[in-house]
Amino acid sequence: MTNYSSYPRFFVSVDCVIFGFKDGKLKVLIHKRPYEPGLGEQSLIGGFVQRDENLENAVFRILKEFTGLDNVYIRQLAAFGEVERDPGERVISVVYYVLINFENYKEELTKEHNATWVDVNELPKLCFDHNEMVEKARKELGEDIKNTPVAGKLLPRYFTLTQLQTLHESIQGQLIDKRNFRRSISDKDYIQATDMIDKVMSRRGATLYEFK
Amino acid sequence: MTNYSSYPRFFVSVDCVIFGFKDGKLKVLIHKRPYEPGLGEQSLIGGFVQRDENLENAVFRILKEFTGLDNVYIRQLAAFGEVERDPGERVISVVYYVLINFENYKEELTKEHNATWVDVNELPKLCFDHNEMVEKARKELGEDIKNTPVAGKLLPRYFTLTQLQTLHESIQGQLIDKRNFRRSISDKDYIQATDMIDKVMSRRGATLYEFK
DNA sequence: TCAAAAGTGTTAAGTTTACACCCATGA
DNA sequence: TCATGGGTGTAAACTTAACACTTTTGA
Repeated sequence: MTNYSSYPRFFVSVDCVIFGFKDGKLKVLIHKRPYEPGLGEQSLIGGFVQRDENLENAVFRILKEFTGLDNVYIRQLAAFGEVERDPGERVISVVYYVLINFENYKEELTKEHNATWVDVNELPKLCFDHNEMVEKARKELGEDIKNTPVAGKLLPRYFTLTQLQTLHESIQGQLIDKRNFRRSISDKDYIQATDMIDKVMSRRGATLYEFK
Repeated sequence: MTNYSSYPRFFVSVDCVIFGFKDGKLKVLIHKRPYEPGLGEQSLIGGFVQRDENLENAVFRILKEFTGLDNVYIRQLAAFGEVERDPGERVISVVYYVLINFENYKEELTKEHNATWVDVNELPKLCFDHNEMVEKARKELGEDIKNTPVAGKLLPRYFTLTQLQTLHESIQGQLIDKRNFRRSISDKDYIQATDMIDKVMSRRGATLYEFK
């Protein structure tokens, strides 16, 4: 018979580093913690894992609640388990980064929760170890965007190469040469030109691209 | 006041993918599970996290018990949290990979625990999701060995370039050109030649190297 | 003397970096 | 007509990949 009962049990939470890209800036969604400990401090979006709910489903449930979105791109980063990381009780947190597309998330919901988007370069002090989580997520995203099509998760369906370049620049924290960038993009078979032209960002008009 | 008490608590375990390098092969330490569920099935080395013990300390405690070693190189891989991953009870497992050096671990202890080293390419079916854990660990190790000095954790203090190359080959699963490999090593400032010569592996003798 | 492992350079291909000007358009 | 963002090519530096023979020594 199974007998794990002599071992302790722990609260397990998931914390989400929710990234969005708006006005040429990489942003993170944070809110004021609505309960003790850390009441009123800035915090990542998170919540406790429920019985019969796996870690990813906990993330999806929370995202649905805060953004109205299903089918969000998430990726596990790490588990944080320091004994005193939450000063209230022992909580082990599994951290995910989340990429959302500003086109279709529900702004009402973030407002209801008093959540706000802050520039990842101007993050305030967050509660507990949350700043460390963001730092780790940003690093990981910096790797992923070079090697995988994750940029598509942060952009509208159709976008210009300038938008895409700005996104790369804001994640990597450095400027990129325009011609080199465009060459590197033309190598990627998961990004392709459409026959549409954007006339919003420039008088001349820019080719719109999409992720396959 | 803190009030998390309406949330469920979970057993949390750590599972260790313990790598060792012996006879030119990358090996993983496994044992037969000594309790239900999965009694008698092959399993990674793991255990439950205790109250007031952080995740890494749980790993170190278990490693001490199974190998007699302190100060082992460990690295967190991921948390596994599927609801039914352990058929007995809900257990959330945080997985670490561990690199140990065959020179100075305590073989008696592994014997006492009926643990054995198996070639990573000839792994039997392991219980639960443990095969998946090993696969992930091996991939991660494959990246890390290219970019960081982790190879030093698997080798004796002094080693020949042939040994180091064999280690790289067995982790990457492919043969490497000897001259290219040696050039790539001479770029790394954390690997340096000593003035010692190994006469065991060859008649001619090979320069011994060490990690700084 | 020979088997077995150690050691050693060069060339070609591919990748990455640096760099500056013309184009199309709407206001 | 001019301000704004869109679009384009080339050369040098660097990195990676492919490739084969000589050396040393103990048995």
